[in-house]
Amino acid sequence: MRVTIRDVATRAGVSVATVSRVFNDSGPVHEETRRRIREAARELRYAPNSAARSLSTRRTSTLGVLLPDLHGEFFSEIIRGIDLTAQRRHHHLIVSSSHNHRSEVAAALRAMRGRVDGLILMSPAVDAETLVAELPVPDTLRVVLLNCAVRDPRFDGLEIDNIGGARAVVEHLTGCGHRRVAMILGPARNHDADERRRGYRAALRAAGLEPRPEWEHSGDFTDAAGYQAAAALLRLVPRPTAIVAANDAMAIGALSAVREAGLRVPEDMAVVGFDDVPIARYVHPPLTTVRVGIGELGARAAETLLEALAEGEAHRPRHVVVPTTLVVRDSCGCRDRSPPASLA
Amino acid sequence: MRVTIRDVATRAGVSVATVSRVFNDSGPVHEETRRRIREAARELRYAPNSAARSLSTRRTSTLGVLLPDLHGEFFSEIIRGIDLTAQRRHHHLIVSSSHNHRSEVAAALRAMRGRVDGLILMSPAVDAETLVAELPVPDTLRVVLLNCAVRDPRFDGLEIDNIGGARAVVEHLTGCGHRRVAMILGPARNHDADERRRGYRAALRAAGLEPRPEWEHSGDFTDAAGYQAAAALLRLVPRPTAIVAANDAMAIGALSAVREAGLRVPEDMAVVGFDDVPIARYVHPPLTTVRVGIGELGARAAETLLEALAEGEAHRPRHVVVPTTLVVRDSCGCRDRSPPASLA
DNA sequence: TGCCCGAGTGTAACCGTTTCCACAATCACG
DNA sequence: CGTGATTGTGGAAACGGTTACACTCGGGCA
Repeated sequence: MRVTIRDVATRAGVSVATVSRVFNDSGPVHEETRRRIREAARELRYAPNSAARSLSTRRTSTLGVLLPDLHGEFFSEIIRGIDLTAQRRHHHLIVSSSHNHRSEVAAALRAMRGRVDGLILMSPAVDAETLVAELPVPDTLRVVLLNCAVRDPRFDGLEIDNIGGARAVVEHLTGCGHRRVAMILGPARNHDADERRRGYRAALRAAGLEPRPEWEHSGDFTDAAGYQAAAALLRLVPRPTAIVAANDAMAIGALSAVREAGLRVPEDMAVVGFDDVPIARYVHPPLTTVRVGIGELGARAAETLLEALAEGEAHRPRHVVVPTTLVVRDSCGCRDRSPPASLA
Repeated sequence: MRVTIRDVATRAGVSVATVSRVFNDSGPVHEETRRRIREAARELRYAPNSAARSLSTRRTSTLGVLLPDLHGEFFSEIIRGIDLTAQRRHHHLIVSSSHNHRSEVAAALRAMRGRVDGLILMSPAVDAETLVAELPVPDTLRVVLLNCAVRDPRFDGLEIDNIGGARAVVEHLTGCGHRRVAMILGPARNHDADERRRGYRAALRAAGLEPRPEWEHSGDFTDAAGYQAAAALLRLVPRPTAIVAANDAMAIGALSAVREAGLRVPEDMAVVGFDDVPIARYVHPPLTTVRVGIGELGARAAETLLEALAEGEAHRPRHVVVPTTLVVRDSCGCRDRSPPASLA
C-alpha cells in the first residue's frame, strides 16, 4: 500500500492541508506542527505523488526535448547542456530522439501532452516550416525551436550562425591560397547543412571562385559518409586541395580516407570541419573547425524555455542567432595564414 | 480553457466512460458511437491528460534513466539504445545525468517518485553497493542496474565483461611480443575502470610479467586525460612499448600525445582502447579496441526493464554479463598477430 | 469592553482520468 | 414467450494531491 499525504496527516494529527503547506512552504504553519509533520513523513518514507500534484497544479516541472536522429558528441553535448540547466532549476527532462519525419514529431508531441510544461524542439529538416505551422501545440505549451528554418512569432528560436561559420572557415582557406575547395555536404533537406553550404558558396564567390557542382559531395553527418565522400572527391581531376566537411564527424572520416589514399594532411589536402566537438583537437592532425558551443547552445535553450515559463502570458518570444568562432588548428595547414608549401 | 474528456463526451452526446473506453480500447462500444466520439475528439483537438491518467491507473508509461557524468559517444549511444527500445514499446524516457555522488543519486531518485514505472540506474562508482542497499526504492519501482559493482537480488543487473575484454586486448599485445605494457586507468573508485585494470593485470601475469605501479597512470575517461597520461608514460625509462587505455576517448588522447612526442603509432608505440565507439575506426591509425556494443547494452537494459514491468510480481531478477569482443585494427601494429618490427 | 486582525488550522471542492457496478436493450434458445 | 447471456451505456467513486474559504483564538487598540 502506498503512503499518501493522508497517512502523514493522520500520523501527525493534522489535516492534509497542513501537510501540503509544509511540503510546499505555502501558508503559515506552527513550528512545532511543522516538526511533527516532517517527522511523520520521514518515518513513513513519504514522497509526494507527482502525478497527483501535476493534475492539481497543472504544472509538471518537466521539460520535453524532441531531437532528430543525432549522433555522437553533438547529441551528448546538447543533452548535457539542457539537463544541467534543467536540474539546476529543479526540472526534469523527457527526452525523445531520432525523430526525422514530421509525422513522428507530431506523434511524439501529442504523446507529451500533459507531461511537460514546455518543449525544446530541434527539427533541422528544411520543411520544418510547415511542421511548425501545423504543430498541434496547445497555447498552454511553451516551445523553443532549436536550429529550425523557421521564425514563428509564437515561439522562441535559437539558431547557430551556420552561414557565418562556414564563410569564415572557407575564407580562411581561400585566404591561404586554396583555389579548389570541395565540400562534403550534410543531409539533403537539412537546415544546418543547407546554411553551411550557402556560407561555403558565398565565401567562394567572395574569393572570386565559382562554386562547382562536382566539388560538392553529399553526406549525412556520419563518419562513414565523410570517409566515402572524401574518397570520391580524391578521384576528381584536377584534385581539390581542400575539403570542407559540414561537420566534424565527417571531417574525421575524410581524414581517414585521405590518409588511406596515401596523401598527407594538410600538405596534400587540407581538411576542415564544423562544430568543434571535444575530440576534434585530439585527432591527427588536430582539426581546424568552427566552434559552435554545443553544450552552451543546449543550456541557452533550456534557459530560454524556463524563462518563458516563468514569465507566463507576458512572455514575448525572441529569436537569437548564436555566433560561431573559427578555430584554426593544423588540419588546414595554414595556422599562421601563410599558404602551405604545395600551394606556394 | 483546456479540453477534457468531458467536453468530448458532451459533444458526442455520450458519457465520459464511453469516451474513455474508446480511447483505451477497453470494453465494447457501438461502431457508430465510436465514430462520433473520434470525430468530436478530433474537432476539439482533444488529447488525454497524462497526469490524470497516471493518477488513475498508477502507471506512467515512463522509464527513468539515471546516469553518472558520462561524456561523448558512450553517453549518446547508450541513451539512443534505451530510447529506441522504449519508443518502440510506447514508453517515454526521463533522463537525468551527471550524478556522481550518492546523495545526488538519492535525490534524483526521490524526485522521480511517481513519475516513472521503472528505473535504469547506472552507477559505476565502486561504493554503489551501499548506495543500492540504501536505495530509497519503494517496492513498486522496478530497477535495472547497469554496470554496478553490485548483485542485489531485488534488482536486475546488466554488466559489461570488462575483465574479459581487458584480458583479451592485453593478451593480444603480449602475444605479439610486447613486454612493457602500460595502462591509462579510468577514474578511481569506478567499477568499470577497476575491472579493466584487473583484466590488464591478470593478462600481464598470465604472460609471466609482473604489473608495475609506474606503468599504471591515472585518468578520468576524457580525451584530455588520455593525452596527459600518455605524455607522462612516454617519459618513463625504459619506455613502455604499448599503452592500454581504459576507454577509447583516452586512447585517442594518447594517440595525439604520442605523435606530438615525435613517435609513430604503432611502430614506436602501440595504443589500444576500450568500448569501440563509432569514431574509433576513423582515427589514425584505426584503433584496436574492445567492442562493447554500447547501444545494444542500452537496448537490453530497456528490454529487461520493460519485461520486468510486464511480468509484475512474478518477475525474478537476473544478472547478465554482456560479452565483449576484441577488435584488432592498426594501432596495435600486430594485426596478423606477428610482432612489429621494432620488437622482433 | 468590543472590534479587528493575523496566525494557524480544517473542510471540502477540484484537477481529468479510469473503472466498478448497475442497468436497458437485444438476442439466442428451449 | 420467458430467461439468461451479451452488448452497449451511464453514474459515480476512486486516484493523491492543492487551495479557496471558513473558522478559532489571542492580542492590540480605540
